[in-house]
Amino acid sequence: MKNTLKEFVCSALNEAKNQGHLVLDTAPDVVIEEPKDEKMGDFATTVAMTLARSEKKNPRQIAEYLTASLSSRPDLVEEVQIAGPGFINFRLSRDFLRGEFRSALEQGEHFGRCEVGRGTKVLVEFVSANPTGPLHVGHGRGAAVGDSLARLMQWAGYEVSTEYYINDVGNQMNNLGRSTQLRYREELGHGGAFPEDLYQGDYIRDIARAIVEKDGDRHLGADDPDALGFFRTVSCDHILNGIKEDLGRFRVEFDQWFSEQTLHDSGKVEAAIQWLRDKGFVYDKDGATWLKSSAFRDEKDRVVIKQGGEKTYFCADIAYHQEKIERGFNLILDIWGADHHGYVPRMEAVLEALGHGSDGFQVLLVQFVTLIRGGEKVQMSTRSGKFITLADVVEEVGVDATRFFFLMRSSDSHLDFDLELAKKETQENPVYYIQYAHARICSIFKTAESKGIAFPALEEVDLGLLDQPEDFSLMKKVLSFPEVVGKSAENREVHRIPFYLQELVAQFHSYYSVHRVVSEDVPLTRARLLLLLSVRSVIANGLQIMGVSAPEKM
RNA sequence: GCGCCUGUAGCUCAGCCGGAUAGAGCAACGGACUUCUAAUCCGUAGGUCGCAGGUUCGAAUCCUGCCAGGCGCGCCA
Repeated sequence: MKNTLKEFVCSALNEAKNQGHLVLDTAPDVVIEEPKDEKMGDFATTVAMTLARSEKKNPRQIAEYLTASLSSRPDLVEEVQIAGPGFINFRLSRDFLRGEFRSALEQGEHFGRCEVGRGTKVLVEFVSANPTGPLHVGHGRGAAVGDSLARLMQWAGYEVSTEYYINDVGNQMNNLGRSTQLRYREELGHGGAFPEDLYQGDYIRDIARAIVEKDGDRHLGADDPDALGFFRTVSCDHILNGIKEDLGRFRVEFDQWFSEQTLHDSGKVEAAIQWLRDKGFVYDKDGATWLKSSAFRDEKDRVVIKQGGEKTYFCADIAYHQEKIERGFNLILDIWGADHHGYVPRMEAVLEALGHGSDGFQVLLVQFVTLIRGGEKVQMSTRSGKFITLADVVEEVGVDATRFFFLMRSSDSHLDFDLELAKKETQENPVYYIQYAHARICSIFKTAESKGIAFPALEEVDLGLLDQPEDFSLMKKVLSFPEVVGKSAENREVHRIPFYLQELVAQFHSYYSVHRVVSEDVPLTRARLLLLLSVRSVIANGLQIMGVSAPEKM
């Protein structure tokens, strides 16, 4: 709809140019927006003001040049007005609006999908928490954002894959194995000192207990060189299964789980470094091997192989991202906790060195979550093993509210998560406001059915009966959904979806209080049922993008 | 010390590739249920857009400098 209008404005600009009113040496970017107040019109363009400088003319004067041709299509634009400093306001023809609405209905379930991502194959990597303990709340936000962004981008036409990178290599894994081993020995009465730098959480004891139950004291041989490997593997698997379970319950599924270990096993880590060495991006110094990341705006070079030959985490990450490129993704999208932002420049350097520069790689940082209970921040410390897990929160407030709360703020805004608010089933809680609208519409449909008004097919409905201001407002709001999807996806801003839904639903609730849908007037009832059908399906689709359920009854 | 994010109504936040009287939700206050779900609706009140400069016809938005909070600055992951 906006595009139609945009083309219309462009043609008016051309006409003004042909008539010698405008110079237009560069094609202007025509912005179509919605006026603050609906009374001013359905849409507006700022193009006259944008052009003022280059044309060296008064914006209102420029607008004057355009209005004549903008008035030439009453079937499209019913009324054109110049307002304020040089806005051109449009009132669309009611029939045109209804026509757009009709074609939206024809798209049925697909309405809202768009093509802005067409041809882009994207890999969204998110969560990727180390398998050394259960997911905490911060991971939860990353999970919700990543999963919903993936869904959103699919809606916007991107070809999306999702992936969880498992850091199952390195010192932390040894520490994990050792932690379990010590707890295992404790269980069997061979307790000793438990070093502070090992994992303190109770979940380690659970794993140890499980091993005792299954294998008894078979792994007690302390000098057994295989023992640590055993404890490492079992712990990792156990924790990873827990993570998968937690995510599954949180409605987050990954297309692939990618193990760091496999990169080492297949020689891809070696190969990646060799490749970069051949290109001159890797060199040896002080007995270590370095990536020349400073050549790409990183503040200094980074070690990839330490003195002594051990590879850094970064080293494997290089190979991992080369792997991603080889799999043919033209957009590599990593979602990281904000605490990793210092890591961004070196990773950008890697991708650039690998020839997959700025357009092909993007990191989305997700800021921290602060839990609030009783108006107070909930203190957490990983050290003491005292922290609130994602599973705890989901258990306490439910998946819908948890996901909604994680998604309703911009990712680069710190999030205050009020546990008590999220649990409340009152108007203070924004989740229910949206879900309630969905349920309400379902209920209206049931009423219609019970009164013998069969759900109408599009062909047998006269949309011309939708002629009230509220009808048009609602139609316009519904019609803007595909654009919201496209913009949110392009900007990787999932939070626009709940904001949009909130606005849509507010209009619906308001409509509900003004217009009775199911009435004696059957043709009108049918038209309104179709209007609500579109609203309901947009709500359902929006919630589906968020991974929040759309209940039929509340 | 350097870098990134944030600072907008009592609270939580949108708006930030410059544009119309700065918006929403909640909280506060006043109204609306014999009606398709009142988990709703209608209305009122509430703001030096952190501070100070600059660019511009026009700045919450762009630039510079401060201030405050958060997070980073490893041959950790």
